[in-house]
Order: sequence, then C-alpha cells, then structure tokens
Amino acid sequence: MDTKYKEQAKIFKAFCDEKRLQILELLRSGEKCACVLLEQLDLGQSGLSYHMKILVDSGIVESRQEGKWVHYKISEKGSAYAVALLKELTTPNACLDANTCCKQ
Amino acid sequence: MDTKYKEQAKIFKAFCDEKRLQILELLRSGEKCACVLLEQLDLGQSGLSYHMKILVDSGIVESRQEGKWVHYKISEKGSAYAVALLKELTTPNACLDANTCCKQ
DNA sequence: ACCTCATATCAAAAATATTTGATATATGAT
DNA sequence: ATCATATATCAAATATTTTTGATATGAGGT
Repeated sequence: MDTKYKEQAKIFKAFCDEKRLQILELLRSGEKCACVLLEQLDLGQSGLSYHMKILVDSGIVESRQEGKWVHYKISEKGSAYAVALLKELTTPNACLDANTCCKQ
Repeated sequence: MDTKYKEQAKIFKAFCDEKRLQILELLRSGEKCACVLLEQLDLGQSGLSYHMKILVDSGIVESRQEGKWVHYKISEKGSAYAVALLKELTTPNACLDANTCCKQ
C-alpha cells in the first residue's frame, strides 16, 4: 500500500529533472552509447552514470552492454506503462470507499 | 531552450512524491475541500498547502475557492496535456539534427 | 470593529537529490 | 600479466525539496 506510491514516484522521477529530460530527448533519435551522451551533455562521467541509473531503474530506459560500451535506449514497454499509469492516476475512479467519496 | 526542460519537469513533479500521489488518488474520486484532504492524510496544514501549490502549479490540479474553503480537483485539460507530453517525450523522433542521430 | 476558522506564507530544520572528484571494476588490446 | 579505456561506485560537498511550527491573510459571522 505504502510501497505502491514509492514505485509510482520512481517511474516519474525519470521526468522530473532537466538533465534527464535532455538525455531522453537525445535518446528519442535512437539508441546511444554513454560516451556519445557524454559529449552532448554538460555532465561529468559519474554524473551521467548517476542519471542513467535513475532512468534505467524507472523502466523508461533500457541498457545493453556491448564490449566496453553501454548503449541506452528508450524502452517501449516501460514508456507505454508510464503513459498508461499516468492516465490512470488522473482519471476519475469508480467509488470504492463509501466513506471517502461522494461525500459533499 | 533551457526553460523548456524546467517547464516539463514542473509538470511531472506532481507525480514524483508519495504524498502527492496519495492526494491525487483521493482526488480521483472527485473534488475535495482542503479540510477533507487534511483529515485523510498524514500531513500538517502547511504541508498540505505546500503540496497543493505544487500540484496546482503543475496544471494537474485546479482549485476553486468557495467562501473560506478551497476545493481541489484533477484538471482534465492539465492531465490530458501531461499524458500527451509524456507520450511525446518517449516516442522516437524524426531525425532533426544530422550530427546527433543516425550516427551509429 | 472584532472574532473565528480555513488557507497561505515564511523561516528554520530535516531529509533527499545532485554534483564532483577519487577510486573500483570490467572489457578488450598488447 | 599489463595497459588503456569505458562505466560504475563511493564519499564528501552542495543544492534542492520537504517538513514543521509560527505568523499572516482573507472570508464570514457577531
């Protein structure tokens, strides 16, 4: 019950930070290696790694290792889930708890 | 250019915090007075006010004053915008910048 | 005008998130 | 095995967010 909100918040954290929005925009044009992202962002290597971890943990981004390189791309599945969830969270609910709704 | 990410982040901040997700869930069953929300949440009055401001500023929630009370509800328009934006942010882009995409 | 109640704002404290630089790990090349 | 490179992790510094309690604002009632 309590963990539900934590999990949901984790998903949307991907979109709450300017750097991460910028990273996502770069990824919209296709899979990118960390080194390419690093070139285009005003971020140090460890900073990029920090943000990529948050993005991957949110499910919005997938990573794939290829030799020394890690490639990142937007996850279709994760994104679709986030969109569906956002829709759900903002859509009127059936009245489940008689005590808390239809009150006024 | 820079402010774009700030504005987008502001919208999704509504969904990045457990307390706010809980508030949104309460609002899914219909418009609620601040005083009703206060009863159902583990939050002080000023804390609720703080979160409601963030929710209203994000466009996800609308407020309406009626006498001494303020009523809050989920904004259909704001929510639809957020969903559309989230979809856009996670959808492959047309190739706009020849230098940054189709590279590898 | 004064009082009461609902909400907002402020400022300080506490908690979290982000940045930064140093170090660790892991892969491929020599 | 050693070296060079790419990325991850750690710890400290910094910045931002959230919580809390006190006070301000604003509406309605007396």
